[in-house]
Amino acid sequence: MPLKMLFRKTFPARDYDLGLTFTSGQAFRWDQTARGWEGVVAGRWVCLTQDETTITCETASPAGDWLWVVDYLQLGVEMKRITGTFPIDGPMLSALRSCRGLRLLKQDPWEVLASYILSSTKQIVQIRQVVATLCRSYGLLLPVPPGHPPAHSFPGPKAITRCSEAELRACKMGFRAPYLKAAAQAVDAGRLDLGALGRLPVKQARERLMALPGVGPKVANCVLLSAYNFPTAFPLDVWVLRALRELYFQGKRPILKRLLRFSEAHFGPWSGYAQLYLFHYKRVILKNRKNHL
DNA sequence: TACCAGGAGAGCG
DNA sequence: CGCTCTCATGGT
Repeated sequence: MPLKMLFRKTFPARDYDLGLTFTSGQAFRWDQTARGWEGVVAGRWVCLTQDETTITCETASPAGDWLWVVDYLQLGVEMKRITGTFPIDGPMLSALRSCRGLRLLKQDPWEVLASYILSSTKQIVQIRQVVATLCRSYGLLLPVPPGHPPAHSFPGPKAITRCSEAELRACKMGFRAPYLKAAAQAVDAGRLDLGALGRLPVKQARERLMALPGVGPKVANCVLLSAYNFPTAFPLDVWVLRALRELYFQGKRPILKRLLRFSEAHFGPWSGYAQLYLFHYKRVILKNRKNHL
């Protein structure tokens, strides 16, 4: 029996809270276990642990230059260069205090597009369930440590195009099944080049995404922010909507267009990153102050 | 049991 | 445009 090995590397990392980052609604496949935070990055099973000044990454297959995890976690980003551009107002300062170490990941475009198509009208727990079922059903088995339960890759566009709508619905994605399949077909056929999107101006990239059925402004902005880190992509979901109304508009209900204009002007060149802080702040810290839509 | 969560799109004036 | 309804599912 061949000896299975683990591959491990430690990186310097400050101002980084893995748990906060993985539970902030931007990624759906991370699990906290006795071993650490387990997930799949760039087609590998990984386990991440951290202390005050470092993050350690462990995999079950040769890891090459490890740039794939450096890029995913955006370890080269200095937080002060981002947060220093945020407006200095009460709500923003509170959000920064409550969400210290919250980071924006840079994730695989297809996984992000597919996951957010599946996210509409679902809560984070349910999105996680659907994505997990989809990966278990149509993803590839990945190398894991001895005795570890199986881990699966996120199924690529090609794999999804081979599924019937009924098979996709069996993963509990409901009316989103045809949307996912159409997106998979567009990517697989080359009608949508996800690799090229990141090099377009944000407005054009958004238009390309919104041409897909099931992709509106919110999902498109999520993809632009999570997969390409477009700094001004600002996903306006219900939580951010509530946060903006409560914290900046005295509970009033300005129309969406006005809110979007306000956000871009007020939160600055990294408004998308600011959105991440507002989202988490409202959803986790202020969740009980309910101000209806 | 009825209702809620929470985006996109279709239909309507 | 701007409003309202529907879509599928799991949880209270």
